[in-house]
Amino acid sequence: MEEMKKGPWKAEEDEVLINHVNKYGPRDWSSIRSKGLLQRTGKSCRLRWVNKLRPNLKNGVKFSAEEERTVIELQAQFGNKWARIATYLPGRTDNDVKNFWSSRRKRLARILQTPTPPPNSQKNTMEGPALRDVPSLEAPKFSSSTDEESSSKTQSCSSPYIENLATIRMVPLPELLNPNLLNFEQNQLRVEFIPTEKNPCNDSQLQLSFPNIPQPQSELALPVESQEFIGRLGNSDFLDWFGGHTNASELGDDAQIPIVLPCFGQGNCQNGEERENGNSVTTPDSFIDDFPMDMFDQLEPLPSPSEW
DNA sequence: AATGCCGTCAACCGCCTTTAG
DNA sequence: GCTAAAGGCGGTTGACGGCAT
Repeated sequence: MEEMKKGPWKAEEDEVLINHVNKYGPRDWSSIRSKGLLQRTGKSCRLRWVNKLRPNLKNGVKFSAEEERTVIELQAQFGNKWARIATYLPGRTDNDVKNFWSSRRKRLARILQTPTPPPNSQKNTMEGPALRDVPSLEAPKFSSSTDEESSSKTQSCSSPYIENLATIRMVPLPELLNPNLLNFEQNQLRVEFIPTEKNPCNDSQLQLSFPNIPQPQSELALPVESQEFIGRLGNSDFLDWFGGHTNASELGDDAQIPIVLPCFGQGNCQNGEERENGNSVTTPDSFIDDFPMDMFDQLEPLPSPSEW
């Protein structure tokens, strides 16, 4: 019995496979082996063709914002039916969609990792009035040390930018971290950090802009949690999370919510690359990407995606 | 420069469905 | 209708490269 070849495909093998498809069409995969053309299983041949050799594939091209949104909406609608979702994305395979989705899930899972905090390790250098009122959310720690290490290392804020972002935890983060919400396009939810001239540290303001809150095209387009989140953007209770001084009725298109940010820790709020033109603009996705990996260590974990 | 971590992607595995005899 | 082979699909793994330390 001959050994089946596994692992990466060589150019010569691809050529044989392409010749076979040109001759017989994308079928009879098993005959490739039975004819002695390749020492690959029929399944392996098919997979290679479908995922890499088929014409018009967008190999090596990142998902566009539009494609991302499509995947998210269709995943909410169909679940993990990657092959079905891929039919809506020309040039994309089910494997592409699957990998894209699992990457996102991994990243989210890492952000939401919640190691059990060791006793007395909660000395909170970020503590401020805003943080105290947040039920079930504990102040983050900003060192990169592990739990074991944290007892012997001083917790510090290496980035003043991050220090000020601490208050962003007032946002109901679990909802913001729902991957279905991480993908608002850049002009749909904007977080701006605006140090004031008088005192760039203590009087810094965070402005949240909602230029165009997206409305799901159907009830199925977004999971209930996402719809609730969007709906809550116009709710005064929700706005109270951001400082309690904003009237929901003031929210229109392109509404901005100023928030006074206490400057926690001892960092200098003026340095940092984000200070171009005095402003820092980011989007939810990149915004979260900029956080240190353990920033959300103390957050309650989200339900698994299957429970959304 | 070495090492470790993380994200991405290609490919395999196992299960389910479809098809042909 | 039954059975085996083939095809399809989703989950998972491992290699690899980039980046931070």
